[in-house]
This record gives sequence, C-alpha cells and structure tokens, in this order.
Amino acid sequence: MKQTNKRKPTTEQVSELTTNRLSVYLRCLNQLEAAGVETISSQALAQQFHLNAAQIRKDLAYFGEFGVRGVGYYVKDLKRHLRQILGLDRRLRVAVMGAGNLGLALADYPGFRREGFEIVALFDVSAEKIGEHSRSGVPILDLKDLRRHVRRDRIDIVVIAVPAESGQFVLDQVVTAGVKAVLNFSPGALKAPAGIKLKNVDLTVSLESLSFYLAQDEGGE
Amino acid sequence: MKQTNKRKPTTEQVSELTTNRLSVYLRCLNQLEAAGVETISSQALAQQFHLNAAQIRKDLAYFGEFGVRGVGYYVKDLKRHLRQILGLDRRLRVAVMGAGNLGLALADYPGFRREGFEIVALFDVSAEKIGEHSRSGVPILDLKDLRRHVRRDRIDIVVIAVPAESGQFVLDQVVTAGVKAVLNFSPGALKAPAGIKLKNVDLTVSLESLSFYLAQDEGGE
DNA sequence: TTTTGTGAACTAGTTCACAGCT
DNA sequence: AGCTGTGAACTAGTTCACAAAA
Repeated sequence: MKQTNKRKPTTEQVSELTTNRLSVYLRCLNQLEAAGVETISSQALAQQFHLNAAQIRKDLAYFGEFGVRGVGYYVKDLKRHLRQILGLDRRLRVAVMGAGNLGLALADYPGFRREGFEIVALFDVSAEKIGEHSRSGVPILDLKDLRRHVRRDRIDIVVIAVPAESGQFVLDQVVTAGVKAVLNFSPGALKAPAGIKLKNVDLTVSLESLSFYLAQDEGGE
Repeated sequence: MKQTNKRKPTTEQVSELTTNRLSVYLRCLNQLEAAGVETISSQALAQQFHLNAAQIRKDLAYFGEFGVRGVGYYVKDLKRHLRQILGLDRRLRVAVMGAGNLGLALADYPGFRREGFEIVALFDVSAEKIGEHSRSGVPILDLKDLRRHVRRDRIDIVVIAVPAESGQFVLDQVVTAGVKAVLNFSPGALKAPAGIKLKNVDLTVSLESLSFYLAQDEGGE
C-alpha cells in the first residue's frame, strides 16, 4: 500500500459525480466499521450497498492506492483516507441564510452535526427573528453583520434557504463576505463568480421530474 | 408548428438530466411570461438564463416541434406544452413522511404549492404529533393509516423526511401503499422495487462535496 | 487464489454546424 | 435573414477485462 506520488488532482480534474460517491462510500464504511467489519473488497462493498465495484476502484484510484491486492481495503484505513480527501479531517463551520421553516430545519438537521459540520449561525433580515434561536440553539443574526461573522467565526460553507426573489441578493452578500462554497436551496439559476463553488438543490425541479415519470407511466404503454 | 407524430418517449428513453432541465425551462418561461415576453429564441433563452441553446432545442425535440423557424418559441405555447409533458396539467397530490423539522418545513414549502402541487398530509408514528397540524394547516396522520389515505386521497408522490434508520421501513410502507414516485431526503441508499421512481436528495453528500472543493482549493496549487 | 488498479471498450451526454423551414 | 431541428463530432462517464501484486 505505497502512498502514491500521484499528482494531487485539482478540483477541475475530478468529476463531481466522483466526489459525491466518495461521500457515499464514507457513509458505507461508517456502517461497516460500526458492524465490526475490518476489511472489505470493492466487490463486497458494491454488493452490499448497490454500487459498482469497478467504479469504486476507479474513484479511489484518483487519489492513491488504498487497497491491498488479494485482500481489499482496510475499513478504518480507507475511512481515514476518505475523510482526509473530503476535507473532513477538520471542523467545518457552516452558516444558514434565511431563518424560515426550511432554514431553521436545515440548521437543526442532525445529519450535518453527525458528520462533523458545525452550524454556527442563521442569518435573516427580519427584526422579529434576529436575536432568537433555533430549537437546538443556533442564534439568528442580522444579515448586515454577515461579513464580520464570516471573518470572526471563520465560516467555511453557507447554506442558502431564502425565497426565490432574494436568492441572488443573498448570494452576492455571501460571496462579498468571502465565503467560497455555497449550498443553495433557493430556486432559479443564481450567478456566482468564478472561484465560488455553488451547488444547487432544487426542490421544485425534483418534484416535477417525478411528475414527469408519473405522466409517462400513465400515458405511455 | 405541426404536432409531430413522433413516438411518445417512455420514461427510459429520456434522461433524467433532460427532464430536470425541462423543469428549469418551464420556470424560465414563467418569468418571461410575467415580464410580458411573447416569443423567445433558444439563443436568447440560453443567454438570459445561462443555458446552452443547442441543448434547449435538443431537449425539446424529444417531445415534438414546438418552435417556429425564423422566430423562436411562443412563450405561452411552449409553457403549456412543457406543463403537459411534465404532467403538471393536473393537480398532483403529495404526502410527506416524517413530521420532524425537515418534514414540517417541506410540507409548508411555498414553492411546491406555487407550482401546483398539493400537500395533503404529513405522516408520523409519534402519538404526540398525530392529530396536530403544520403551521400552514397540513394534518399529521398516523403512518398506520397510510395505505387507506393513499387510496382515498389519491396521493401521487411521497416525500420521505425521516431519520436514516427508519428510511427503508418507511419506503417499504409507501411502496406497499401503492405510491409510484418518491422524493427521499433520508440518507443512505434505499432499495426500491422496479417500477418505483425514487429520487434522492442527500444533504450530507452535498455538503461533503463542497468540503472536498474547499480542501482541494487550499491543499492544491 | 484473490482482489486491486487501470488501459481499453463502451455508453451517455453535450456541443457543433448546417440543411431546411418560415 | 433568422432560427429551428438534427445528424455528426466530440467529451464525459461507466463498465469490462486482465496484468500485476499480495
């Protein structure tokens, strides 16, 4: 298991599909570790979690040689490597824009904390909300103070959960404040400058895509 | 603008990437219509919303010939066609599994209603929650009664917003109740039988993918 | 033997570029 | 003249299949 001196791939070289899967693999490994499994082959991993063995190996190969031929992967070991590749070997600090229903729910989402993300604040413009807290105690701060808090609290990632009409405005604020990575739930195509990683989760598009499936199912053969 | 007698594509033939984009196009057209635009070329549409003109034309071409050469597309007309293709020309009835923070937020999400989806119920197992309502008045019902409500209320789509550990159980219930389309927010790979359309939104994967980007950005050149 | 890591083959998706319609 | 609709070219992503390692 030599630590390959393979050129560290830059963000552009590895597809987002691959990085998404790395995250999935990590979750699988967590389960395996909890179940006391010490080593696993790509074959077995694929079978157990409905993945493709060759794809697992290829995805991992972008970053090094983590397996042992004839054996497979040491669960603990691969887990550690994946956490390092995904940048989860440090605490990542997250802020949520918009203290509406969705923003509050995301701020308290247990899955984030469980994976090591720290939700440090919610931001809103509504005077009634500012100064309050989410159920789990995340403070709601004034959007005006975003820039200061981003610096002071070293916020790494922002989640945008504001209505469509304020999406672009809020994103601009976030970018100005110096945040480099944004998960956006606000519908519509936001424009971000180069160097900013913007990932969209579009709830309406997701539902409409299901609607399409149903429509075909009925109208079709 | 002849109505092509092109064979109606079945679900398998059109990629999900395409159907997702159709939904995006529809939203763009809504905006254009609201702005009083009557006709638009693929070129102009692409420019205005950061899309690709050839891709727009190709996506639409799967379903017919909706444009007029030399002119472009009639906004109202194309909108109508897209709504029909996406199956939005009827009211779609949606239920949300899990009346936790996320489930409640999704049930009250204004974007769904705006696009014509009707959120008819939340389902949960907790005795304290059953009988209550979301802020906007969606009733919280007993998961035990799911099957009955799916039939009576003709529920088309289910959104799963329950903790990871109950995800598979709830999906199985939903499938048994006869629902064919599911939007799943529960983490981990759920297994659905063939004929069921399962779409996953994995919040943790999304955040970890952003984390990867940040890690590369710093560690890299 | 077993299983990785990986070139080669394949499949899917995007973009180009232009014939043909209005 | 202008723009669609679409084959052809290209690019990206997946899967196969096997040599090499343990």
